[in-house]
Amino acid sequence: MSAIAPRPAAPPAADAFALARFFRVLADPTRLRIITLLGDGERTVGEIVQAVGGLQPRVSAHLACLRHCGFVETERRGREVIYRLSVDRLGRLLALGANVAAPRAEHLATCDRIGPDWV
Amino acid sequence: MSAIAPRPAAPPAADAFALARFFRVLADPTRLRIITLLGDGERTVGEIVQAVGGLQPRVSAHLACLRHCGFVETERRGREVIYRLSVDRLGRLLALGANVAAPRAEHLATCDRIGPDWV
DNA sequence: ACTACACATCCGGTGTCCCGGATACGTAAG
DNA sequence: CTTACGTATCCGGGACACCGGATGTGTAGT
Repeated sequence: MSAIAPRPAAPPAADAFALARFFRVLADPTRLRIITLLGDGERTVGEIVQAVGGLQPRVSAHLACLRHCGFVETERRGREVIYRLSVDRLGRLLALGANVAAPRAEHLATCDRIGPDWV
Repeated sequence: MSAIAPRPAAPPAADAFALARFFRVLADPTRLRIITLLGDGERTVGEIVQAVGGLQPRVSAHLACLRHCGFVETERRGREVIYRLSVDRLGRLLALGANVAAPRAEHLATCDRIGPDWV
């Protein structure tokens, strides 16, 4: 078997799809705020709902999404459920992303459309 | 001026929105492949089209999106246009993302739906 | 057993984004 | 000036994901 290809000049399609899915999970303000909040320590659902300021069912659905994708893990404690980050590198990734996005934050915030046909 | 806030426990809404936009740009397989390809060196539009394998107008629109968001920069050379990355940290970010997403790649690839209501 | 609380799931509606195809712009060659 | 080539923009169409509101599940108190 050949070793790892030294120059991935040909972009792999399947890997790009999975990685796009990964970034898609991060491409939501509510989920980003949840991740940032959990980066500060574990919280209950009620605290998360109060922190992000949305409706409880919607926040719960976002939490289920994050849990399903393996970003967070849960622990039932009485009648409350504790959420905590299951990936420590996530904080590093968000910080790096914020650092890279910082010079373009103003432009990105005013950009209503993202896709190829935003004009 | 006060120093940087030590603990951003309260998640900022506007910043989360901009950062979500930033990750949204990365949440597309075609754009990811373009960025990966450009990470290997500058290319013309024709080469990018041939590498990612899509139709030319669509690839060109994705390139315009990346250019509009400040990820890449262009240089006209004769009747060809050269695209190159304008952010060097982007490669580092993609590598870190791929590293974090690697253990969940199989799961993310089979996950058709991303959002809160994927069930 | 019944009420109260915390959390999760289901439902219809709507906006945004991606796509394929056709067309317009700009530059170089004949 | 006309042709050929490379690149960018325009036009519906369709799918995915976010939302608000209502309902279901499970646990702790009385």
